Amino acid sequence: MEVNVVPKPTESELAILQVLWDKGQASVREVHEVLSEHKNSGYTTTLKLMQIMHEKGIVLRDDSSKVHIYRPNISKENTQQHLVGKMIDTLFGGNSSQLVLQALGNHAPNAAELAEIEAVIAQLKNK
Amino acid sequence: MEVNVVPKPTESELAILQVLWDKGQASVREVHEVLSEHKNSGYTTTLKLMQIMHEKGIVLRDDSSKVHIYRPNISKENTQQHLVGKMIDTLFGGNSSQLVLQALGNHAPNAAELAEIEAVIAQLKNK
DNA sequence: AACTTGCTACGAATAAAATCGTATATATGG
DNA sequence: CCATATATACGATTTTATTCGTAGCAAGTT
Repeated sequence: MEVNVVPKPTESELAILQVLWDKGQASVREVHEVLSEHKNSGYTTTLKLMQIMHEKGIVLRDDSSKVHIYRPNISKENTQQHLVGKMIDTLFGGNSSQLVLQALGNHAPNAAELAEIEAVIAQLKNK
Repeated sequence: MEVNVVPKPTESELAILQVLWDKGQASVREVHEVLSEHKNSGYTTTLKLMQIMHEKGIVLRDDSSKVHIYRPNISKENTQQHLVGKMIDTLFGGNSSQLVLQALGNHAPNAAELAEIEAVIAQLKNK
């Protein structure tokens, strides 16, 4: 019951969401500008994608002026949770610490990040 | 230079790889049997996918007897690393500890897992 | 030998995602 | 008022992934 309430964003949609989460809100052009740094597809492609996302309800749109302004309609945290959970299932056989070990081994965290992680662990141990 | 040496498995291909990683090697039927528990597509679909994976070099095939035997040609660890790395980039802005926090918050690890994680952290601190 | 069963090969249909071209509207500067 | 720049709308195409039907082959059974 209640699977998939949150529409699963595609790869490209995620890239767009990144920008929107970061900026809070943005026009197609602004989003496209950012994406262009790493990807090269045309402006209308970004436009179309954002229109589709709007249809799906993934983003909200203010079209009261000529330049439409979009903002996310799903939270970053929720989406992360969803996708991480899925990855734990499909790639780590449900074992979340395997994922943690992978991530830690991958990119060593700096002192501040380490402290944060330790804090969470301390908290977990208290329960 | 040297991006994408490892072909990125699709969703379905990952499911198949899971089985192969788990069993070490398997026939199409064996794989299909396992997948059928959670998915219901036909036998020939699994067959076709595995044939495609073979073309792509994702799996190796022993076709010396009637029933072909497949085995993975990319390691679980490598693939995990790849995908986790990508997720860190695209979903956590390159900040791996954010992912760690997500994962930990999601599924609380048990005592043994916790110990493992702490060990890794201790190791990281020593450097 | 004919029949059944279980396999691979492979083209083709379907579905989903991404890309783009073109039409058209609107604001703005000359 | 006209030209230009910049938007959106939207159909169509392309690409990628998934699914399946059907043919054919090999081995064992009757």
